[in-house]
Amino acid sequence: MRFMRWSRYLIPTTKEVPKDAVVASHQLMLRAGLIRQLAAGIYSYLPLGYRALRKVERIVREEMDRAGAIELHMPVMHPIELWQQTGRTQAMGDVLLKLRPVKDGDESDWRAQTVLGPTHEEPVTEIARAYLNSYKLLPVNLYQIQVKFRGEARPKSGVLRTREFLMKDAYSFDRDKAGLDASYQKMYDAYCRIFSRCGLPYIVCEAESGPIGGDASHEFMVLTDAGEDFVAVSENGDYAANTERATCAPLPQDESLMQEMKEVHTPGQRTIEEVCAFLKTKPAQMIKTLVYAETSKSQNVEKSKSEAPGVFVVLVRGDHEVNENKLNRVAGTRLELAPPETIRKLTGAEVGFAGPHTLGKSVVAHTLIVDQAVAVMRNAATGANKTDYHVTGINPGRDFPLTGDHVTVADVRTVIDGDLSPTGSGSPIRIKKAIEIGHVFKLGTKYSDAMKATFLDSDGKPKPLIMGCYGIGLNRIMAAAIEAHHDETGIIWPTSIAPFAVLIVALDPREKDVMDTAEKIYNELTAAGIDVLFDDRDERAGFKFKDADLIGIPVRITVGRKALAEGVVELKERAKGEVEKVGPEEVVSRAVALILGTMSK
RNA sequence: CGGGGCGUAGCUCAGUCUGGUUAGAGCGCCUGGUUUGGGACCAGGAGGUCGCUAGUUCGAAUCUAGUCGCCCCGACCA
Repeated sequence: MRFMRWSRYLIPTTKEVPKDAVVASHQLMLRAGLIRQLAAGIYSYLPLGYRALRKVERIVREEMDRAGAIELHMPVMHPIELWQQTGRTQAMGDVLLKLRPVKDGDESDWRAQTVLGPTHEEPVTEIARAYLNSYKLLPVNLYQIQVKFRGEARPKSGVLRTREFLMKDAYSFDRDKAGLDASYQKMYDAYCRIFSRCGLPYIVCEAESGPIGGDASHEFMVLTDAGEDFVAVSENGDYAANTERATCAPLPQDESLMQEMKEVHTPGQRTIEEVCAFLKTKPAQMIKTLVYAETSKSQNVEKSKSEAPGVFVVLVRGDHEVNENKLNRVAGTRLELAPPETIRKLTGAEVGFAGPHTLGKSVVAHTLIVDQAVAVMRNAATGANKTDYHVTGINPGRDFPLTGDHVTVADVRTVIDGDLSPTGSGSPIRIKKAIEIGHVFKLGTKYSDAMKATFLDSDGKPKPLIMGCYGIGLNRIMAAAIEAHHDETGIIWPTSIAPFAVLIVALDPREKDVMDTAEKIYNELTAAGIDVLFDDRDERAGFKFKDADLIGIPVRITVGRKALAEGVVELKERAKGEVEKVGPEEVVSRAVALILGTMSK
C-alpha cells in the first residue's frame, strides 16, 4: 500500500502571512499551501487544495445526481455568434473574454469569432434546441462542472472573486410554468443538502435576477465580512434578501403638525451633509430630489426612437439611497441620473437645489416618483428650485402631489439597518456582508425565445422551452468554509470537505516502534476507507503540531515515543482542545466513529 | 475605468528621500554538529537581470520619463 507521506507530498506551509492577502480565508489558503497565485484572479490549486476542491465537487455531483439532474460537459470556447443571438455580447460587455486574431483587426480569423464562456446558457440552449423537441422528453435538467472565464475588472479576496473559476451550472427545461416551479424546488432542496453537507452556515436570500433575466431567484449566502454582497436579514430570521432587492415594512405616517413652508438662503450648500449642518437638521428630515432620465442605451431603442427620453423626478429621504433595480421596475424602463443641463432646465436652478414643490410648473414634462418613506414625512427640508436656496416645512400632499397622473408613490429605496421586516412581524432588519455560494433562477423563455428552442407540445404546437438555471461556485465553497471555520492557528475543515480526514503525526520517526505503530494505524484506517495523511517528517514536535493546526485536518493521531511507553497514542479533534489517550488497538475505531459523527454536520 | 499603495532571494522586509565598496537581514533551503512533546541552537553554504525599457551621470536599486505587473478603496459584477 502506498503511503501519503508528508515528506513525499507537496504541502508548502508558511509561517508568515503573504502581504497581498487580506481576508482570513485567503491568508490561510496561502499559508496552508492550498493555492498559489499565478496572476491577478488566477490560482493554481496545490495538491492539498485540490483534494478539498474535489471533495466539494463530489458532494455536488452526488446531490445533483440524486436530484435527477444529468451530467454533461460543454466547451469553454464558444462561437461569438451564439452570444449575439441572445444579445448578451453587449449585456456582458468586458466580462466576455475574446480570443485575439493572429493579425490585429482581422475579424475573419476564427479566433476573433471565439469567446471564453463566462456561463453556459447559450451552449446548453443550443443542445436543447437540437434535441429536446418533444414534451415527452421533458422535464430535463442538464448540469456540468466546468471552468468559467470572466474579465472581472477587479479580482479580490483570493479565491472569492477570480477571472477563472470552477462552477457547477445546471439548466432545467420544462414544458410549462408548473414544471419549472417543480424543477426549481428540486434544485433549491438539492442546494440546501449540498451546503449542509459541506458544513457551511448558509442562509437563503431572495435575490435580484439581474441581467440574466427571469422572474424569481434565490441566493445561498454565507454571512462573513469577507463577502462582497450585502444582505438584509431580520433579527428573528423571518426574512432574508439581497439588498439589491430587499423591501421592508412601510414607515408610519409622521403626525406632527404641518408648519409653513419657508425659503432659506443657503449659499453654496448643496450636499445633504452641508445643508443639514447649515439648517441644523438631520438627513432623515430632508428630501433628496434626484432627476433621472431614460437611458439611451440599446435596451430602449424602440421607445427612444419615437419620443424624447422621459424625465423622472425621484424623491427619497436624505438618509436613504435610491435602489435603481426597484426604480427601473416602477418606472417600467431603464433610468440613469440625468445630465446637469436637464436638471437646470427642469428646475431653473443650479444642480444641488432641486425640490418637488414647484415642479408642477416646470417647462419639462416629467413623472414624479415619491418613495414611500418620503410620502409619510412632515415638515421636511429640500431644495427650492432656486440657486442657493432651500425650503423648510415642506409637506407631502400639501406642497407637492402624492396622487394624480404622472405621480407614483412606491418603494424605490434600498433598505437600511433598523428597517422592519416586510413580513409584518416587526422584527428589525440588519444589513450584513455575505459570500454568494449558490444562485438559483427561474429564467422562463428568455433564451429559448432568443434562440428559437421550441418543443412540440401534446397539442401539436411548438412552444418555447421553459428554463431555469442553477449555479454553484465551488472555489467559493472552499473559501467560505474556511471563513466560517478557522481560528488564530489555522483552518478547521468540516470533515466532509477536508483534504484528509485523519492526520497521523509520528513524533519520533527514527524510532522503529513509533513508525511501526503509526503505519499499522495508517493501514487500518485506509482499509476502512478513510483518507489519511501521514506526517513522517523528521522535525520537532512543536513544528509539526503548528503545521497540523494550520492545515486543519479534522482528526489528529499522535504517535510518539513517550506516549507509546505508556502503551497509548493520542487522539485529538482539530475543532476541540482536549487530547485523548487511547490504546493503539482501539484508536482506529475511535477515529472512524469521530469522522462518521462529524461527517454530516 | 477613477483614486491610493507597492514591485529588491521561494516568503516577509531594510536600503531609495540625500546616486559612490562586492546589494543586506529574518524565515525557508543545502552541509555538518548539538538538540528533540507546541514553529530549537551553533558553524558553514547555495540562492538576486533590484519588474521592464529608455534617459541623466564618471558612476543608478537609488534621479527622470515611459511601460508592465500586483494589492486596496470606489465604479462594475450572469
